[in-house]
Amino acid sequence: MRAKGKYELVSELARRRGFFWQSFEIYGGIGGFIDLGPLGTKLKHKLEDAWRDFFLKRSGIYEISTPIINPRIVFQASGHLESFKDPMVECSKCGRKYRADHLLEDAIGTKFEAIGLEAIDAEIEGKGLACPECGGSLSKSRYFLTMFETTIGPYSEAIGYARPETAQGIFIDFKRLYEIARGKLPFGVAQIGKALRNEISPRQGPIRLREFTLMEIEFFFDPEEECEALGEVGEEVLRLVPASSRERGIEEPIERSVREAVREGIIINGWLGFFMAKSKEFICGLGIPEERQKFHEKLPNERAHYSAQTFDHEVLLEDWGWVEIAGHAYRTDYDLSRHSAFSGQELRAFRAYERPRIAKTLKVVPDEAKMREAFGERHKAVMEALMRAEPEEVKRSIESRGYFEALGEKVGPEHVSFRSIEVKETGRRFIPHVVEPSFGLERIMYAVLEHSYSTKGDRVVLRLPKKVAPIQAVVLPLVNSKDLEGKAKSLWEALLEAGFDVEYDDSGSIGRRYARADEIGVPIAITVDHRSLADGTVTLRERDSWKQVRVRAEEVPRCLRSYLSGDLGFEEVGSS
RNA sequence: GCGGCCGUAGUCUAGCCUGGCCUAGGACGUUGGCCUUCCAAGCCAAUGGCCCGGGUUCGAAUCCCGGCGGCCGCACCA
Repeated sequence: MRAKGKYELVSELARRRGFFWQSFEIYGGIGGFIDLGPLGTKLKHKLEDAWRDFFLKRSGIYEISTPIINPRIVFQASGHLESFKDPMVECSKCGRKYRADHLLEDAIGTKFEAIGLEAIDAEIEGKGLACPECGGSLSKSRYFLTMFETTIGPYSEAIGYARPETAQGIFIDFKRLYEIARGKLPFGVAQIGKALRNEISPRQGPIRLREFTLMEIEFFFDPEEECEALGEVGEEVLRLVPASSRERGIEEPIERSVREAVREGIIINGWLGFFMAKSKEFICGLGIPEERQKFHEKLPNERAHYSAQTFDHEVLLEDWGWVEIAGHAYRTDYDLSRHSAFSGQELRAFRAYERPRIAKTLKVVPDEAKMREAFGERHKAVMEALMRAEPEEVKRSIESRGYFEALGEKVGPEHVSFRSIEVKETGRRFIPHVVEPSFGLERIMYAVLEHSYSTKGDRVVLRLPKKVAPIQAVVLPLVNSKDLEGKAKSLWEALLEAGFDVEYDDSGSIGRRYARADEIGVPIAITVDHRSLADGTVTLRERDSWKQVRVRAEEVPRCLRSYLSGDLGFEEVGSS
């Protein structure tokens, strides 16, 4: 018989025991969507909590929650409407679909900058391009938009889109969030939530979904300031595949400490390096070894429109090779600048100088009477526009062209004078830069399941890290008798009361129950036997070693807590 | 979206090529019962299936067409 792939084994287990399965099964299923079952949902929550615990708790990064549906303007500003679409053409003969820009690139041999559908069509016609497969004629190009589109409100014309990333919600709220952070920089804002992308052909179960969960941090900082956090993680060694290597055809990772990588300019920003190191540590903590992780830099033409540098944090999966589980992008001030321009809102931070500085600056002094004379009723508006402009620019314009244009009116030298004044500057205003670590939850979940999947003889043991195991312990009476049942059930109640995720199982033989528990990754099984009735002790059995220790029943919550938190090893639990 | 392979209980699978012996067989699981003092033991019983739709035929799990879904390759993954 054909050997089964790891994905097949894992997803078989996932279906059978309720981690995840394909959505809409009774209607034949739809690609790109999965349902999480009871265990999958629990696992998801624990992964989210592990992530919060790791990234947010000690670093003052706080979490918000914003809508999935956003109005059109948001994605105009963010640039997604521009770049989240691809021009497609279809062959009228064989029906094959192609990326129009790719066809053109192949034909002319250089990068083709998309400049609109008409231009593309003209180019295709001009070059006499036909279907590369069958030679049939090509349709007019049209855009395929990877965002889901909808309307907001009934009978509404207002177009809305489902967000393809959670980040925009954070950028939009920047002003308020910066206030709430009491004007401190750097600071980070996190969001965990669904994002949607209308993938052309999703595959690989939980790896490529149309609806998936992102855990993202937008970390705002002053680009002129040294990254002070590198010290903490600076010596962490990363496996990197820099773009400079890739351009020379080298895909082998090099090893550099974060500090070195930043110094050598392989990672162009300290905070980016900081989060990459943290990211590695986080994924290691989920049981995925270092040597199965690497950071793969995107080439400039592969990068998203907003990014100055992107590293994909990849893990090695059995069936699919290296898969991105997190992306680390240096988004610079792109998003805030764009939202500032589109909304007309000031989205800048203020950094006070140590001592106020006296700066000479130019002031525009309008002559109101002359302006009224020249512009009549509009003079007030023209004046306001004039005052909003950069004084230097106004002066330059008037000197070189003889006028400055404000609201379509020509403001000449007769309308204004300039005065050099001294102002006290207490600080500078600037648009913060952003680095964004962005984690794909479902992918991480799958990677964790795959790495946890092990067998012992013909039994499956899911060696899930203790902190994310959906069920932390199971209470078992050794055999089904009234005495044992009573004792076991009261222990179960006590553990539930103490806040553990614990189950009770009295079905089948003891071996079968252990097997059931192993298969869903329950770290500890607690067995109540005849001796429990005599001396009040119970057996703790460790999933990974199958070793057993005896502890007093009333000590179980304490022991369990120490063991699960990693404070005590299993053997120590028994002797404590 | 194209090409190749594929779709049978909760899971895995036999049957399909060569239509009827299929009232679709098995294993595991699950549930109930008996038994059972530590790793899927045993016995009894129950549970449940041919992806969807159309066609060919006296008769379709089996042949044909379409759809949906899966895997692999191409493309795509901003």
